[in-house]
Amino acid sequence: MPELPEVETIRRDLQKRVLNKKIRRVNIIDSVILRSSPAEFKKVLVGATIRAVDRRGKALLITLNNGYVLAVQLMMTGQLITDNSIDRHTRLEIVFSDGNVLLYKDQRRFGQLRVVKSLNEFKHLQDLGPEPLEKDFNPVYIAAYIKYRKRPIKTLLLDHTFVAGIGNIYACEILYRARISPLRPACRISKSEAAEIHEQSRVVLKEAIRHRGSSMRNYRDAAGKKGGFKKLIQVYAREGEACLHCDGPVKRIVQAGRSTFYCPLCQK
DNA sequence: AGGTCGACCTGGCAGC
DNA sequence: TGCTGCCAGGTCGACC
Repeated sequence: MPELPEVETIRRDLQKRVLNKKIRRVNIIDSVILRSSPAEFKKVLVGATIRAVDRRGKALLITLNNGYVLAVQLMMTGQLITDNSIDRHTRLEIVFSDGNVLLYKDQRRFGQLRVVKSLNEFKHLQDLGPEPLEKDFNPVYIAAYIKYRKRPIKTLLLDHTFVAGIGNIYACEILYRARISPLRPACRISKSEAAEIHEQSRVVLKEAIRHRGSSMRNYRDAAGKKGGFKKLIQVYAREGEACLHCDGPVKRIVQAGRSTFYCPLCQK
């Protein structure tokens, strides 16, 4: 489900809604989503106060006053909703001492929640590359990384060891706006094109955050509302429709088992 | 080191 | 109406 802009939107919402709240009760409805034992999970959360809500890549990191961190990966269909709209997809209910509620919903149950004493225990984080909107993701880094790599640039953008947080929608959008074919071997991308990938990554992700994320299918912000970026998507899921630049048909191909949408005429 | 694939799951939708 | 097959925003591990 959510990529960086969606997770960042949820993070900002949660910061407004649950910061400094004390957890009174935890109701584990479906323990499949837990990567800590239910007993430890409850023991760590109940009585703790939320001190910070951070994000790394697509992972939410909720720091507690007891030193533990609640790490949440929403995967494809996870949602964190700050109301009490419990339904059949609700897997976890957190009740605060002021009576407010935070729900974890997940249609497909791919999401993962864990409590860790140190972020080193969360291996996923150790493997992550730079944040795409931070300084260490820059044209020099990109050019050096891709220099000897033959894999298609699209699959590289999806590789979180190269850059964190970019998923299938935004990888397609970035390459479309940079006018670079998703099939191009990374090592055949020039320095100026690497700079363009960097620039368009910033443009697309910032724009998406400004519009509170995309609304494909299941994405909801913490208030349960859809994002507004969908109408700004230029190429994703537009197979057969006219390219906004040349009017030619948008093509769908499969790379590494994932759909890629692009314009074969505009993207070289 | 790259790559592909299947697994993890549920549900919406198109086509017959 | 109901069946089948395909598709879906992520990540990991097995395998070549």
